[in-house]
Amino acid sequence: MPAQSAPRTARDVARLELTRAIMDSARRQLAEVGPAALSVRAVARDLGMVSSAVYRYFPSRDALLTALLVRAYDDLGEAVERADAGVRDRADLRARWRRACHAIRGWALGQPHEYALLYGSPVPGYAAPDDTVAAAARVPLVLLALAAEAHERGLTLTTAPMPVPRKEHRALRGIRELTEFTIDDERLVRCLMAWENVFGHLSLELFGHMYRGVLDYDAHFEHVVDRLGNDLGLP
Amino acid sequence: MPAQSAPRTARDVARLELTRAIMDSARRQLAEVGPAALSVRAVARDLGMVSSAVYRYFPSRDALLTALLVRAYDDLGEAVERADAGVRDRADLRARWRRACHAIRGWALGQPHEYALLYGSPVPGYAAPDDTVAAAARVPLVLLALAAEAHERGLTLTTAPMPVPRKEHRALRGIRELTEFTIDDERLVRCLMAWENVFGHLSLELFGHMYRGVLDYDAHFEHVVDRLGNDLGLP
DNA sequence: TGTACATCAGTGAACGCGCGTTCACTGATGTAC
DNA sequence: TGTACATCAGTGAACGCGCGTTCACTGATGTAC
Repeated sequence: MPAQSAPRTARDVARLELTRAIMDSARRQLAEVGPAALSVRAVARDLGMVSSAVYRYFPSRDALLTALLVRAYDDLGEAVERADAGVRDRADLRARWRRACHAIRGWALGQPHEYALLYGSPVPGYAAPDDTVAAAARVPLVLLALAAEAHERGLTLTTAPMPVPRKEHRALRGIRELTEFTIDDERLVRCLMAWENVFGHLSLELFGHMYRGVLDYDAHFEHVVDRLGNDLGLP
Repeated sequence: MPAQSAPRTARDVARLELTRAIMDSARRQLAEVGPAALSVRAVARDLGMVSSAVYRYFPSRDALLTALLVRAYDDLGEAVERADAGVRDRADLRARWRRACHAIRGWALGQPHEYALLYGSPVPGYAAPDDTVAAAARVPLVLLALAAEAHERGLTLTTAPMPVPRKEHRALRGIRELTEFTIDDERLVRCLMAWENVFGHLSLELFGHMYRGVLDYDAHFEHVVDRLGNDLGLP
């Protein structure tokens, strides 16, 4: 796992550069053959080095996969955070919501194989270590923050709330404990459903299930995001 | 591709049986190693036969994969259709909706690897032939039929409709052309979103993204289905 | 009902390929005095 | 500033493994007369 701080010597610089080159090549390979077939030897071939040399940088194939996973989560998380942060008027929750959602989709369309790595089938025989959870949480946190901010600003929902059963209330305690947000159950549930809807849309779209049914994915996604924004009571 | 009609001779019976045995073994293997690593040799080993013998039944590994895919789609489709059909009172659209949705999830939890095969990442280097589309359409058709029936019965939506932009209207023509349903845009969009939400929930749940956030998946799914039923205006 | 021929399931060996990982090695780069 | 030693990147061979697919073959099952 590459995690040095300040590259001092020429060796360190070279190491950092090659580590990046390996990950870039692995990413490219991922796009062609999928994560299950990601091969240390192919990466080495691609870089013109001998396969055993890669082991100076990553102790195993799985470690390389983990690094790719974390990097992809961080890439996506950063893209979404920046999209949100790019809206000047912080009170314009609707714009922030729209930008965030479109950033998710933009990233997914830009690197569909990395999207599949993160949100598609788990790689068999590979268990993601805890290193990944912080990076994975970034996107949901952005969406949640928007819903919580709507709550804190005292905005009213435009559609009638529906009672949240006790069981569901208890189920949501996980989110409450993992985050610091102040938010009512109604909004929390709607936010969760919006999250599910957005990623459901993306998975169905990218994995080919909307083919021939929905003829304009851009238009449909945009409309869906608008409806979800309404539902969340964002002005 | 096994598709004989009436097994007459002992040979035919044996062939049918072995074809099934091969697919069963392949299914089991799928659950362990994932679709990308599905291996003809391993299947043969499992059945105590020589690897080349499998080629008497399936012309290639991809053909075997396709057969598994179609069978899984049909399995799921049948489960959902039966759940819907099991509701005596056909006018009880809410019950039918609930049953159908829970049938989807029940099937997915029962064979998570087949769910991943259908709705997870596409298998790299494998293109699903057209054989699969009819089978794949069965679930969406059940959900659509419910929304269309609500429309035909003249049921009113309890939440205010939102204008459907022209672009989105045109995007939806694909669905209208593929199906025979009479349904308004508003309901169609809501139904699509419900479909996205249900499969988004399942993918996020089964692929581990709700871990530690939502503490009771059953309760959450149930609540989500109820809300979606409300949204669709099912009585 | 019996025989001759055709069909087909399953065998076993082979082709050519790729994989992850280990290990003793060489030579270049970095460090301490 | 120069030297001696330690660190580490990259090499090349090897281990042991599994894969999809082809092919000539054998023996059993099915069919037509």
